[in-house]
Amino acid sequence: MAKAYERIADDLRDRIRAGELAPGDQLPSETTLVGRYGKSLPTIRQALALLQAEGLIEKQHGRGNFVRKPRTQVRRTNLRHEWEKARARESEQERKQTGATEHDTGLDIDDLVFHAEYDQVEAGEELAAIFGVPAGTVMVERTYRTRYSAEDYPFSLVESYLVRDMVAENPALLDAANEPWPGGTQNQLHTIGIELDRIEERVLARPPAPDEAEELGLPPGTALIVLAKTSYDTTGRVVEHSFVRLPGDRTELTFVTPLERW
Amino acid sequence: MAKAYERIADDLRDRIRAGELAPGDQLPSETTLVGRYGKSLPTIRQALALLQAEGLIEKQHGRGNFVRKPRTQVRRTNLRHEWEKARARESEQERKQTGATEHDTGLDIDDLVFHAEYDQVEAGEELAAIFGVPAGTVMVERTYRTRYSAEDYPFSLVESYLVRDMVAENPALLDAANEPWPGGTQNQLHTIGIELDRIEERVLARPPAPDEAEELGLPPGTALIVLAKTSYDTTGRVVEHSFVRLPGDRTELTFVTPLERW
DNA sequence: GAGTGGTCTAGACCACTGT
DNA sequence: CAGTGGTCTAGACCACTCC
Repeated sequence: MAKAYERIADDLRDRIRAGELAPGDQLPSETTLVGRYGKSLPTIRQALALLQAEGLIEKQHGRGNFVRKPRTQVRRTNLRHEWEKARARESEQERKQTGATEHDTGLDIDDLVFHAEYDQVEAGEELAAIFGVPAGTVMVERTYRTRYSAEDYPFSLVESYLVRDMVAENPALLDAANEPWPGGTQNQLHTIGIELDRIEERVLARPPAPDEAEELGLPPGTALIVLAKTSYDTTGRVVEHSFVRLPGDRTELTFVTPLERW
Repeated sequence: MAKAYERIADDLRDRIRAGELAPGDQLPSETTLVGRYGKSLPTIRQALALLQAEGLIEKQHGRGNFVRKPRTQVRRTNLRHEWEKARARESEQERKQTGATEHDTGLDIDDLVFHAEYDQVEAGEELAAIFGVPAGTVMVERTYRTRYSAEDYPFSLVESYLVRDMVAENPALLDAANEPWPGGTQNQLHTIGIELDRIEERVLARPPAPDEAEELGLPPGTALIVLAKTSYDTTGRVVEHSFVRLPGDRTELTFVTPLERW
């Protein structure tokens, strides 16, 4: 015989899938469910915890339990890098049309809410090793948050790093007021004579820290996809590195690898 | 004031990190912990559930709770595709030396336990769409399981598909007895005159189904990384597709994107 | 059979949200 | 304030593992 909390979860799951409970709807209160299923509160809560881990429902303290709305998928291709490179030398007029995110998602620029902050920090061990500079080197830290205007949570948390002395040549690159910068990072680097040769991306999945779960609106149990991106210029030097944190339940990454012809 | 179960989890976490409890060690029994922390069993269990979700401990029904051993990381690069392509035309002698997995992991072929099964199945909607063939087309389904000889669980679950009529030209390709095939899939395809042009990989993370969690030895709460890989030949046709399921807690994928020079 | 974790109960009390 | 979910207790009984 199946366990009680599983049977209850199955029943509720069926009702959600059948549309009996629509996205956004509030579930019956936990005490109501106690009566309906004839099981104790902890058992009911165990069933709800299961559904929450599956991302089917959302618990809101003091308000109730709700059926989660399916969220817009986030897609991201490595083709964007070549696309962005091609645009890095175009006129500002042309660059202003769309950014890489709109290119990926197919959305209009008006559908996105964009937030950027710049800061200067000293490189720790990890960053210093990546850039091949001494620890303590001053870096420009750029923090980005982007979300759909119709949704509450950002779909990515980005921290991007540059070596300050390398980019200080163009003071505009030190000021967040110039964001969103038409043409993106590759154009920014182009203004100081840097051309990218290749981009390396490392992908892994890990459980989110509580603050990350909160900021991205992740249901407990949902993984975070961490993408560490390193950009190399044509001299083989690391010129930019960023950490991109993406919600695992709505992100799809695509990588195309062209092969040399025989 | 912090919640009781969080304080208990923090304390146990510290002890594990401090090495007071070493990997593989058994934790004190739950009833012992009840006495030590002066809290009830459910509270203790809530704390342990937290640590389990973080992948720090492993619960074994009827045996006890144990500190998890860190598992060997699995690394995989898209550079393997180019490397495999270059080897596809080499002599069998050379191809036998090492496979792509050893290339990725840096391990010897003797450290790996390899298992392959072949089957013939009819294409469902999804596969048919990917290959651009009618649903019901007969496919060769190849199932691979690979693990380190020193560990209990495989580090990847792979299902690879080919169109049977396309590969039947070389009957050796229909027989699992020829696995592990020196030179891998690219060499197999080479024997029937197929050259790959590019490989597309889609990556996403999702919670594992119970059977997947069991087969990979995943702690509850750990995500599964799913990599869907599509190979295109030089005529633009899809010639192979595989689904690779990887444990999220030990996998790192790297993708290098070379950019065209200005 | 002894010892372990897994499920479940009935109920107290706290914390948050809305009116 | 009423209504909701969150934490915690004390204890019963079941299921699994190992000797």
